[in-house]
Amino acid sequence: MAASELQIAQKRQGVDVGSPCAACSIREMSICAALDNSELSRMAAIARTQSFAGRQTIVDEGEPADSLFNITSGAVKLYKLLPDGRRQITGFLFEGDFLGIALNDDYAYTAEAVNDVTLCRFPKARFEALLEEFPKLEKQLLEVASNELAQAQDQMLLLGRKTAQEKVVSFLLSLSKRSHARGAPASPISLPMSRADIADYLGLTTETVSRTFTSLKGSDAIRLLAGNSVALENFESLSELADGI
Amino acid sequence: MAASELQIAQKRQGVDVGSPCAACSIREMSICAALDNSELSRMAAIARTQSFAGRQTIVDEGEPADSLFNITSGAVKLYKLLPDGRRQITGFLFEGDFLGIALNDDYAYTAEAVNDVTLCRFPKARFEALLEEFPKLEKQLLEVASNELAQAQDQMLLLGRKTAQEKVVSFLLSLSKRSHARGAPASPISLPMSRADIADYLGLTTETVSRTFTSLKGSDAIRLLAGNSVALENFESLSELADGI
DNA sequence: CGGTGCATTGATCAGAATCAATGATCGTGG
DNA sequence: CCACGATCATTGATTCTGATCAATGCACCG
Repeated sequence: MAASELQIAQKRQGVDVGSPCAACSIREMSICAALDNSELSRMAAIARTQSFAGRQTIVDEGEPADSLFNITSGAVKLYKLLPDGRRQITGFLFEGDFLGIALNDDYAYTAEAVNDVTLCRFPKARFEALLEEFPKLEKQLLEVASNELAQAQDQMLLLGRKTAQEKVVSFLLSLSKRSHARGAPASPISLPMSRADIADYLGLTTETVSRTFTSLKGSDAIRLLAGNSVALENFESLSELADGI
Repeated sequence: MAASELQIAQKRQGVDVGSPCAACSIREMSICAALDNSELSRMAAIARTQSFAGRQTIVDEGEPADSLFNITSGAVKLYKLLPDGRRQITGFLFEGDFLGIALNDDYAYTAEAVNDVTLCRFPKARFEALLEEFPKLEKQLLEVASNELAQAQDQMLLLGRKTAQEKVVSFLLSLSKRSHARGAPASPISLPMSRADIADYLGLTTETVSRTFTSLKGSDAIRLLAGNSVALENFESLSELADGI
């Protein structure tokens, strides 16, 4: 294998960094929370920890779905493409989030690391065997799927019926909520993704996202901080902005 | 209870028409396909058949989710509202489709009959008890949830990145595909829903939907038939139109 | 210090929304 | 049986939000 091919293979596969599961920092906020210690060790046995640098592809739309993942740190974007390159980001994943619910034969989307990512990879076949063994896990997965569906419906409402400002504010509030749920502050929140990513998530252009940030800044609804952070100033009024009240 | 109140209650609840399950025409294309005869009779024991006239509400967004449903005939629309009345239809259900995957505490959307609908109602608690008993059923449900998620992601791509024409054509093709999967012809297909419903599903206005139909008719891509039917003329070229090729 | 990539700002354009009117279909009651 | 009203679909004229095209600003890194 030539050096460049090796590089490409590494880029695709990420770097294997072992398989510890005992001291996992996100255990309690992931699907693993459903498992007791002995069950967890069974999970650990099939898991493999990997890390990806920003912009590396984790899975490709259309490829056979042979693995499932738990994000342990960093941010991941999921997207679908149209033939001419138009892109729709269908979701962002952060630590504790599960990737690969859509257990269809092929991945329905591409998953790409936004920044440096570590994750836990489970081979699909062995994961499904564990599902048979641990009904609790299957129940948990159904719960996750159910939540993702509800989230997807919210996103449809956003994409189909909200204005640019409502979209951006809704996005910030949802990130804030998820940040809070992970034990991080609800404000300020970090925005590891680019303006282009935000645009492709909200069905806008980068220019419109940027202008909307500027306008929100002007009305003191948010403050842009160093290090891609945003402070949300008043949750109540932001919530009203998000729904067009 | 006053007469009007009774009417309202009936409007909400639909008409109870018994609970047969043996001769169910959609058994093979619903979640019930996962069950053998004895299991099916357990399902039948908790099921209750109801019928709804068009425009009747089946479940209300925000209400406690105490039932799950299988549509046995007719069409149902699911939608979410913004405070000012903007509406996003998140999906249409037809015979064989399952309603209520989002097993969260409250319904995430309103479900309303498009035309006359009959369905099978399962009380949530008893349904969940059956899930414990029949892992096959839970597996099937996870499968359905997985498919719905994939569909939701396609819809996000549509809402966020497709043009009006691409949206309408994608919609027609997806109805055609589902019609075919139910054993009905792929063309012509029936459109039981109004232009306003289609618009609220595609993130457009009724006017734009109507103009797009007219334009597609003009380019001989479709034909509008009597009885709210549409003939799709050339699947290959329509598929290209749907993705902007 | 210069270059590269990303964000912001500005000017103009276009696709779909909005506003408005007409047409078709259907159910109802005279 | 037909006329009427109601509802929905279509068509037209105009507006507007967000896209596109274009330039500048900013930060990070070699």
